[in-house]
Amino acid sequence: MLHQTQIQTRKPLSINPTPKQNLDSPLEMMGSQMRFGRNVEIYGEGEPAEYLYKVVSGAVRTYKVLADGRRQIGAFYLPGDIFGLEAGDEHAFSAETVSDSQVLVIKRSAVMDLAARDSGVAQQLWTVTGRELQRAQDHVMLLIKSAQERVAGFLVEMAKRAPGASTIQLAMSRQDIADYLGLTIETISRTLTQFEKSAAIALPTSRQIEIRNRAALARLNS
Amino acid sequence: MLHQTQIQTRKPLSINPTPKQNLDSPLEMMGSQMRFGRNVEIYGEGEPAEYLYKVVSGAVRTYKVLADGRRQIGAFYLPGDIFGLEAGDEHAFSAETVSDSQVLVIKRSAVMDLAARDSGVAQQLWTVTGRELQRAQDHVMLLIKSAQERVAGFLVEMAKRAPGASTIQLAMSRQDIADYLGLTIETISRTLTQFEKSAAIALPTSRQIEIRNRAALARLNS
DNA sequence: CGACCATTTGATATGGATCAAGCGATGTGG
DNA sequence: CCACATCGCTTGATCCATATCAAATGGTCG
Repeated sequence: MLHQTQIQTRKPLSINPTPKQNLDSPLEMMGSQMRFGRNVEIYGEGEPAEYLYKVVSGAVRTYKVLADGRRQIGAFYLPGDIFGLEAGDEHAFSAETVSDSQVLVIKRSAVMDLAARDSGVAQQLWTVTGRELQRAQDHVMLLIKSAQERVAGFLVEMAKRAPGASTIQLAMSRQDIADYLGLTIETISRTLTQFEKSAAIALPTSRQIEIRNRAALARLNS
Repeated sequence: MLHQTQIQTRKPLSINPTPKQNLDSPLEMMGSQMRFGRNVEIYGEGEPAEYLYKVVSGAVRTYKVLADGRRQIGAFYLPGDIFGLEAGDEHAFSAETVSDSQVLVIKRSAVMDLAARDSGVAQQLWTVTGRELQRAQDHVMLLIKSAQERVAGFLVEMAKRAPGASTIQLAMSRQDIADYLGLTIETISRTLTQFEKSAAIALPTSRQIEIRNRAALARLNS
């Protein structure tokens, strides 16, 4: 289920001169860059974690599907983010692109070998997993809140991760957001229009969200 | 609306230099054992993570309290479990005992020094964080489910962690379970009696739960 | 232009929260 | 040793946030 999948070459990439996670330098050297189309699987849950990945452009989601078909999205990964790094040797989630994406693919065994010799690299691996843990813990804290609070929390999170821009560009659909927040698309939509009516945000298009009153959103983020 | 969680200052009942314990790691050698009473804080959220801990006996919960007083329990730690190990240098949650407990307290700096020299130790640290990550991810998967599924999932989890015994001994109150599952005590109680009526479990006492029909519970765990 | 898909909006249903009361076990002071 | 208070838990009645079902709108691409 690996990367035989990449499709067309689309726009010439302007490589994001991504601010680093120190793991960068060694990793950049060990990986090769691949291009994936939209909604393309990168790996599946339970597969051996032979590679780890870094988003260069686009966006990636990880998810699980329950027996009855409900899908839970574990995280969204944006340019600069590392995903697919497992402490065990199987992928805990499936991963697929949200939009056309370029991804740096790095052989896990190479990184592990390096880490065994270089305690600095080992510590960086640990740090990446630690960040992932924090993300999951924050996710737990989101999921116990009301719909308003979840959506507000999501917006604040996305705003934080998007570089300075006052308008958030959403790579993902309402369904993706719903599956991340444990809500339905209808609730996402209604909550956003409610925020718009209360002037906390503006919605130039359905995928662009301008934060007008961050304090109001943060206040919901109790 | 909340549990009036009594905040107490740390009051270790005794401190002993650690004599014994298994080959689990050199960690056992570096710690000292402490005894805590019930509902006693071990560390607070945001405090520098100077120590990490291993439960010897009893039970520990980690949690956060939101601005409005809602408490979310991040995890329960039972004998053998390590907690308080952070990849960063602050505790992300607060920790307190659920019941009288003995805890092995290990100086973080000592472990870190060792890890810097011994890649095996470094990998163990990483593995512990990886397990914690998995636990948090499982928690996320629980929180999107129905009340029945959450309670069933909790019971199955506790059954798995408790050594062989057919009857689960719960260290924690209904309020603790509720705050772990993002439900109310009333819902926990009602759901348990419902399971009892449907013969999936028996409730000899409120803190003892016998699993009668694991398949029925697992089925809910869709 | 027309078909398709994502999103919004509306009407109704429902699972779990909330409010409230009762009950059993445990502990305390008289 | 009992009477009473307290605490944790259960049970009942009602309410409300969000899901569900349904339809309209809008945007994109052939």
